[in-house]
Amino acid sequence: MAAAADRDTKRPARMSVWLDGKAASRGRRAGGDQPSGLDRERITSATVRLLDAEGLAKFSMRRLAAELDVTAMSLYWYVDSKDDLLELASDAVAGELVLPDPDADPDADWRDQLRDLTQGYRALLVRHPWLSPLVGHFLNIGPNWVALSLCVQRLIRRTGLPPERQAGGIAAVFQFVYGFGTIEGHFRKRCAEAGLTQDEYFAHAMGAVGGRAELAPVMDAAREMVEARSGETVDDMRDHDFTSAVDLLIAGIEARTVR
Amino acid sequence: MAAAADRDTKRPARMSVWLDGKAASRGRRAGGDQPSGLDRERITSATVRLLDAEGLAKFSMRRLAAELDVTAMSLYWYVDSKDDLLELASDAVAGELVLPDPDADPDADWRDQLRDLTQGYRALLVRHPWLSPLVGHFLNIGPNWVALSLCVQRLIRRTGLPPERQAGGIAAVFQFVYGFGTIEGHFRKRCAEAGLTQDEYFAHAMGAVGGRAELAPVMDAAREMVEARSGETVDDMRDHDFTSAVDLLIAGIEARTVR
DNA sequence: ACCGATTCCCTTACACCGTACAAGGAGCTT
DNA sequence: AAGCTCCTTGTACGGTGTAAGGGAATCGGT
Repeated sequence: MAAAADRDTKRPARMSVWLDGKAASRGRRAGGDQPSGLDRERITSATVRLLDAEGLAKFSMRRLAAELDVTAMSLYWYVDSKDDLLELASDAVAGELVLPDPDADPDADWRDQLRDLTQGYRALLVRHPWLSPLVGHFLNIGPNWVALSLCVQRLIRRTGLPPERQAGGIAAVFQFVYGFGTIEGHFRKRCAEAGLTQDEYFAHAMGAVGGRAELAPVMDAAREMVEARSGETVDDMRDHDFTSAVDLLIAGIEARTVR
Repeated sequence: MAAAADRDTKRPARMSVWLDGKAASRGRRAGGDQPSGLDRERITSATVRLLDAEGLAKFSMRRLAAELDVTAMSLYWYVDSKDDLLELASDAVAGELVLPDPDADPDADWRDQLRDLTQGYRALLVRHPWLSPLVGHFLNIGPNWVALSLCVQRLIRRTGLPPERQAGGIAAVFQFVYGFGTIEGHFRKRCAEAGLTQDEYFAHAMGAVGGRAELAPVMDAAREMVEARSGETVDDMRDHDFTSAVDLLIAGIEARTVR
């Protein structure tokens, strides 16, 4: 299968674990521990570990259960569905982001904070390539995602962008990072699976493409753009592109700012 | 299930239908028609129709086969795998985009062309919500995707952006549109599935969120941003955000341009 | 007109998925 | 000791993608 783009059966139509999910207090019985040592947090963290290790495609309730020495159905005592579990995992890793507090230090430059935050978000998406399909699919209203979007909101307010442009600014910046991180993470995952470095994989792809005459213009264009950039490795080029894109966004914000 | 983010079994590790796929010439036998009227083009167009109608989640080889009055395995004569088929479908709809020819009319303003192209791309992603997971997952080197990226490349070259910034500019613009269109398309799909208009759904979600005290700041922030914008419907707000984001990107490009 | 090769489609079967359902066992309260 | 609640498990259903092989129709060459 290709893309983790969908999960919907015909059930009631939930919006989010955070709204309709069963109480998180499952587990924690009065007297002592659970027979199996299971626990919502242990489950989500095992989920994250598995997703990191083997990807969204290979993740299954049965596989996770095996990892926890338990049957698949036991998990359903703590979680309503696989989707809910994934939503929990998504919020869990969102908590890895270190958020600046834009209002704490009035002298801090929003430019620096924006650069840090976008780099952090990008790194997050790359570190957990399974994340971006989920971000695209859920409402992202878990505590950590909420914290992030509040932070982003405060940050953008400090740019001086007029209020009616702020939402557009947020979209421009963070949808960009989302798209960029998605592609980058996916590419890196592909390389890892093929057992190649990024540069090897890139060379391999170029070779394969080179075999097709009709793709020649693409090759030319690609070569051209590669030469225009300073770096030599794929990583260098990507870093260059990312920072120059963010730089461009910052320039755009400044240009649309009331002074 | 949630996201169509993945399909990888343990097979040889293909890169793309366009590189290793079986010859497209399957079908078209010399003397007359196929016994079942099957044909690679008929299959892909049926795939697109089904994906549009029921989404990536519900799409399956068996379902498609039923639509074509054929068994599932028959399809595998024309296509190596479900993934290959999806890649074909992806390129098929990419062909719906009308591309400007930036070099044809030297007087045309690149700003207008960029606005048109981004709107077209956005509309494409919204019209086919199943597309974006696929775009994230494949190499997108089918003829139509290639045509698009060549066009984008020529377009960006006309902005006056210095060469080493062009890749970043492309990324900033098109990853943004990708992210934006992904979210928008997904949201609209959700609404349609729930049988609600976007505004009803939005109101419903706000109501549900309002039930949780810890989410109050989000509500406030959301209200605030809603009020800052002119439009009243969700659609209006989104259009406003999109155009203002593109406007911001254009401003950024201009600011980083050599004159 | 015959024959082997090619092309096309179908049947069967496998391993896997998410999860509904109901029965069971352990521990606490009474 | 009985009963209750919490937790775990076994079994089963209806789906998935697709490997393997069978059989029919049609082709090219004779």
